[in-house]
Amino acid sequence: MKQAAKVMTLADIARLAGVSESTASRALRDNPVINAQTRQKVQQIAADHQFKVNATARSLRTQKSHTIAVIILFDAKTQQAISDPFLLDILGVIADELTAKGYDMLLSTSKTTDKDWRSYYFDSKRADGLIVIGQGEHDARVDQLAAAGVPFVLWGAATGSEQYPVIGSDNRQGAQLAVAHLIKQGCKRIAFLGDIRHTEIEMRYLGYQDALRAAGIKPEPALQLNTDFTAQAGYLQTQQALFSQLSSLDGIFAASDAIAMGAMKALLEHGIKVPQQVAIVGFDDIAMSAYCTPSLTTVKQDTHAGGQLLVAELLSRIDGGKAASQLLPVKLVDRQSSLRNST
Amino acid sequence: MKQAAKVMTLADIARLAGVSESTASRALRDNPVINAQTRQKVQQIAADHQFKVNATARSLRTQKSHTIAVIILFDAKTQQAISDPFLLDILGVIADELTAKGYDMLLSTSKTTDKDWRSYYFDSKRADGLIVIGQGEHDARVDQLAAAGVPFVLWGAATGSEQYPVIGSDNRQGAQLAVAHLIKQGCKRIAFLGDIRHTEIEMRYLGYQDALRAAGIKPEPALQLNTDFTAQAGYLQTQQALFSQLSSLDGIFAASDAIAMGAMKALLEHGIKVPQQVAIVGFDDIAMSAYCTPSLTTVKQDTHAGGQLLVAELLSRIDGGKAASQLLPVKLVDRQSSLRNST
DNA sequence: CAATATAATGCAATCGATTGCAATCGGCTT
DNA sequence: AAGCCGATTGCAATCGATTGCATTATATTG
Repeated sequence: MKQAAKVMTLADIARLAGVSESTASRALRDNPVINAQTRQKVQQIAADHQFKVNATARSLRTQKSHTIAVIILFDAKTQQAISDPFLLDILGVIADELTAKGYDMLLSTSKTTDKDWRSYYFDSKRADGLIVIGQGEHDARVDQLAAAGVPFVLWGAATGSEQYPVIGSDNRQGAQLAVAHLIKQGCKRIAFLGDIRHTEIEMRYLGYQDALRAAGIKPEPALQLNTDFTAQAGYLQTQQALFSQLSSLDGIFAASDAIAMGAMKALLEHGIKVPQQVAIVGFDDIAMSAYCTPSLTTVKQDTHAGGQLLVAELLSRIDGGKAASQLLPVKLVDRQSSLRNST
Repeated sequence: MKQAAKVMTLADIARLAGVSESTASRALRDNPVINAQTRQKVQQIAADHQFKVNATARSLRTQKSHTIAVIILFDAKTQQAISDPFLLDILGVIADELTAKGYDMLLSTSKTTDKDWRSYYFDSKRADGLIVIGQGEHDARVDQLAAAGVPFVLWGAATGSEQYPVIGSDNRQGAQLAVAHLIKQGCKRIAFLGDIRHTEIEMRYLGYQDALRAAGIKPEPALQLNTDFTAQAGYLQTQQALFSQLSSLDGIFAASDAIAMGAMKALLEHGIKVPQQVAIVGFDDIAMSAYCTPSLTTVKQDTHAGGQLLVAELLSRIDGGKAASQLLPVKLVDRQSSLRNST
């Protein structure tokens, strides 16, 4: 068991190798101007002593932190810790991508971040760029970032008027697919469970309306029920709906799988058969959706492509390029919660 | 819309305030040796210009990064991105706690981390300390950290012989409660679904055996089925068990809620009634557990207390104190998946 | 009034690595 | 033999903030 040796500095390595600090530095960075033998020797010595460049000193000198801050936005209301499994999915992908590209990831939740993002993360040189997840209700801080010229990308929904790159699923198309599917299953009165103050959810609501209209059904505003992103919210909202005049529902389109599961629970508890009496479709395709009973039909978001794209666009932006907004295709995953005609 | 002004440095602020850099620095840190008026003035000017101390320079000089690295361990096998909702819970708590204490959080997944943790995070001064989540199969890198004297705490299961602080739920007690509950519901042949190569799961297995023995039932090794942490694994494992000689099962204790939900799905698909024919208990109490059908009886881990404790112990350790291992109490949450006597 | 204590501020070194420019050295050209 | 070239290497400044020690100005005391 080695004794915890004092952490070495570049100067130590240089001394041991009998060269100057500058030569040592260049050797370690594989600068071809340094003689191959010298390079080898320095690298060998560094490896032997488990030397690692002091990241702080390097950052100070090079003015690059090689770190990306990832900020997860919440509802101001639901001030709870990160909760939606979908977030975890995409976060994991981002983490892997960043690592692969040699970046570290600074994670922060917006609860956290009353701070001014630009000055805290960017001006202070804590991060070279930001990834903001979940537009939430439209956030002024995002506009501020854009105005200040901070390199960042957003996961969410593009309205088209943004001055910054937005990457996200084609929410409208996904919702349209989902609701068209419900209609094909024979649903006539379909509720929409989700909070349309979130831009992404608003897009899903538009897709919901698209599908209804395409089928000649007039959307009823009373069927849109603001619901937070949790199973609990879906459960409570549905329970309430059942007690109200909305009891004639025969379909539910939920803005997330968690909401859908909550809704399903409420229905089943009331003895309502899913999908026979009420068919349900969710959104996200989280891992659990295939394993609840009945299993949940949902719109699958491609988190893998999303995470990769977020990272790729941000890094290209940081390298001076231009980052573009992108809309990712989604697809409907049929499962039991919506399939009536088991032909 | 302000033009993106050049980021200011302390020198700029000092010049504007008509004082030296040292005075400016001390004023901003509220050093009482500086005249109150001068302090005010400097702080005002800094605020006016949205000045933020360069974190890199400060870290270099003070030799403190005010950053904690959080490392999430995986199975070597299931090399997939973070997946268990339970992780997200505790991660959220840690994030909030760290922020509250003025620390930033560097997140990394172990897939990522083929790197040597000590040199990468600690020697390089990227972080002042580490939180490692999930002992997984016992990891040599953890011992290495301890030997090197790096400040860190681990979320997992303590065996008692560790040379480092471990914080985690009382897994053995939790499992014992769960299985005793199943026995009280009349179960005689109870399967254990979980991979006992993970120390935490091993403890749960011990608790499972404790409960059986206490009831005079001899544990059958054939009823312990290694299962990864996913719903899919639980589903497949259960399906397989049903085709085998294990079809006489009347209870399942799963090492996580995700596994339990997968198992439940498999049972229901085969027309087996839960809880009447087979009762199920999970572990974790993730948000979804209350909303699946039937809702899942489970052992609730106190993620809030856990996250707080992890952070508190680590920071005290960093400040030169001693961090102690702690076992957190758990409790059984009765739901439908195990309750037979609906008295 | 001289001497000393007290309060406030500034000077300059320092943290550890990077990099533009200068210096050195052997070899080669004419 | 003088001059020039290319290949290596080293010197010293720099990134931006912090801090021990010295310095200055002001107040207090005998």
